[in-house]
Formats: sequence, structure tokens, C-alpha cells
Amino acid sequence: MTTKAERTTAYIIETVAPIFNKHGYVGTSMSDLTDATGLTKGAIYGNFENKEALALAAFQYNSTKLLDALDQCLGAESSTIKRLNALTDFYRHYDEFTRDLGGCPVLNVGVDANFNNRLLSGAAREIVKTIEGKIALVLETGVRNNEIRLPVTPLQFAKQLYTMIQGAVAMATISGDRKYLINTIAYLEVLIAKEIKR
Amino acid sequence: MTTKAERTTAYIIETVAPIFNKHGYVGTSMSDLTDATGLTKGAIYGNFENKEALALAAFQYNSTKLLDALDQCLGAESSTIKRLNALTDFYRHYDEFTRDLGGCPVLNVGVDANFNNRLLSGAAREIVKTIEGKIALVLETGVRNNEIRLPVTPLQFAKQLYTMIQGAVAMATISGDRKYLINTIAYLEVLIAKEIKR
DNA sequence: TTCGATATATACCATGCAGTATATAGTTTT
DNA sequence: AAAACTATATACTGCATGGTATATATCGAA
Repeated sequence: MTTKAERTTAYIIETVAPIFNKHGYVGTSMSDLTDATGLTKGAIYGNFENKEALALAAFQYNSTKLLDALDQCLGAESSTIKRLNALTDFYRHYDEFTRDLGGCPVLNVGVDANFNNRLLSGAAREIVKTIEGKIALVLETGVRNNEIRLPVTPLQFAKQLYTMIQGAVAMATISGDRKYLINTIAYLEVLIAKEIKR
Repeated sequence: MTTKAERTTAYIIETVAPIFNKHGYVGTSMSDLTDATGLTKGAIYGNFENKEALALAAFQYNSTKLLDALDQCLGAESSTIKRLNALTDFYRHYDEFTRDLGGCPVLNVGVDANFNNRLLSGAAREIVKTIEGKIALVLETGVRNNEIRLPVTPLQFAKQLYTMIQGAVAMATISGDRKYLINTIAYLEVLIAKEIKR
């Protein structure tokens, strides 16, 4: 059974996560969080050491959601090409997926915390590595099974793929226009079908 | 001749521009700016209505620098392919170029101001349009002169190109690794040479 | 159901914030 | 050089900030 504090901690994190993601670390005040949760500072500071620890927990909550979704769409399919198409499908609707999170956590925290908070920017960097690793793993087994062929190493290709995807995410975020996602994903699907499918 | 206030205004803008760009609108305090300029709040508020107006001026200063640099590298060359290679060359060393600005103004302000400041996020959006337009113009004349052929409209291709570039910029920013720039630009140069060169 | 432990609320602190009124310094104009 | 004007510095306001000490309420076990 879960203790009360554990439940409160979880409730605080899930409530606060989109706020931190939208407004950034410095842009979010403790009173924003007490307003949103309906709790008082006593409750929050009873469960988290300080604002930074809470922001980190919020980021981890958001990025775990993202990583879980990626695992789900990469793991459900049977072939490498299907897995890659599940990936592009996922990012085609990434704006909908990230709406609850308050935007893309990797982009928002990665950019926002860049010159402001070592802990958070380090965490964002780690998630990037993790995601690239997941994509690389898919590519690697695809190469081993003779399903695809790559012009570079799997990790290198995964980085290129993720860079293009994040470009679309960034442009869609900045411009508020999901066409960037749609068009980039369309390009990537052609790339996958023509260039690496064997 | 320039009046004293005009010189002070210019000095303030160029001094605070990288600070705003690095730490964001909310992350930058007036005392950060008085410290950096060596001036007092009286001097700053004598030349700018408020913090927001100053932040906007700072962003415009940075983005004008960027647009000027783009004009220079796109205008100096004689053929379309050379112009596009000048563009990729520019972004290959974009991390060096943006060091003085405190990072990429489009990315930083576009993401930072997204949920926080309508004026700034609108300004970032405008710069995106402007840059895409500049690239599209190059492509358009290239098509007209039979130098290149495109699978889509010039503006659409410009958007795709800029999306990939900004993906590299975002990843390099988040990860602190300029290899993202180098590799993406290498990919784009192949793309230009193989896919659109006629 | 009472008691001890845990969890939340209240009230407060020092500090930093954006912004302003006014005094002083600096610069032109006469 | 004096007067008129412009530009910067000083000192201050009210408010929001992150964080804390302590009181109160709620919970789990006896």
C-alpha cells in the first residue's frame, strides 16, 4: 500500500510537470505550484527538498512518459521497418502527445535550462542519449537481420534521424504549426523506404 | 551626429542582448543588466519603457545580426549551388557565430518565450518566416535559371532545409556537441549535390 | 478510541524584483 | 559663461520570491 506522502508526492509531480515544462524553471514560481495543486508550501516542501528537486522530478516524470511511449511503439512491432514506421507515426502526432506534458520536455528543458541550470540540462542531455540509443538498437537489429542497410553506424544514423525529428519538433513549437511535423515525417518515411530498406 | 542617449541606447542593447538570449526573459533581472552595463536603472529606464521593450530590442539586435550574416553569405556568391553551399558553410560554424549572441536567438527566444511572452514569441516566428523566405528566394531563382530542380515548391523546400538545420542547432545546443551541426550539414550538402543539382 | 507518528497548513523571514520620483550631473544652446 | 535642456544616478516603493519554524490536522497501529 502507498503511504499518504507517496500519493501526495505523485500528485504534486504530475500536477506540476506541465507547468514547469511550459514556463521553465525560473519562470515557474512556488505560488504557481500551490495554486495549481491546491496545496500549501508546507505540503510541497514536506515532500521535496527545494524547487530544483521538484523541477527535476517533474522533468523525469515527463521524460519517462516519453520514453515509455517510445518503448511501446518500438516494441509492439515485428519487423524493423514496421518499428521505424511506428516511430515516425508517433512523431507525426507528437504535438498531441506532448500537449498534456506542456510541450516537448527534451526541447523545452534542454533549451531553457541550457545556461541556467546544470542539473536540468544534464538530465535533458541524458534523455537525448537514451532516445538515440533506443533508435540505434532498432537499427542495429535491422542491420543484423539483413532488413536494412545503413550508410553509417546505427548510432550515427539514429542521431541523424533524431536530429531531423527534433528539428521538426522545434520548428512546430516555435511557429505553432504542426505542418513542420507532418512534412518532416513524410520526408523521413520516404527516406526509410528508399534509402535504408533492403 | 548621434545624441548621447542614442549611443547609450545602442550600448545597452548590445550589452544586454547576449544576456537575454542566454538566460531568457524571466531569467534575466534588471540587476543583471545594471551589473553588465555598469549603468543604473535610471539610465536604462530613461532609454527603454520597461523590461519587455528592452528584451524585444535585444532580440531584434541579435536577429538582425543573424539576418545580415545570411544576406552576406547568400548574396556574395554567383550561382545557386554556391549560394546554398555558402549557407551550409555558415551553419556548419553556427556555434561560433552565435557564441557572441549567447546562442541561436531563433531557438532560444522561440522556445523560451513560447508560453511566456506573446511579443517575443511572435517576433521569433517572424524571423523564422523571414529566413525561410530568404532561402526560398535563392531556390526560386535557381529553378528559374535551370540550375536546380526541386520535388516541391521553393518555399516548401526552404522550410524543409531550415527545419533540418534548426534540428542540428537544437541538438547541438541541448547536447553541447557541435558534431550535430557538422554531420547534418554534411548530409545536406550531399542532398544538395545529388538531389537538386541539375 | 486513544496515542504516537506522519503529513499538511499557517505565519513568517530576508531578499530580490520591476518600476518610479526626484535629485544631480552632463550637454547644448543662447 | 549662463541658462535651458537632456541624460544618468540615487533612493525608495510595494510586491513577489524561495524557504523555514512551528502549529495543527490527519493518519495508522495499539
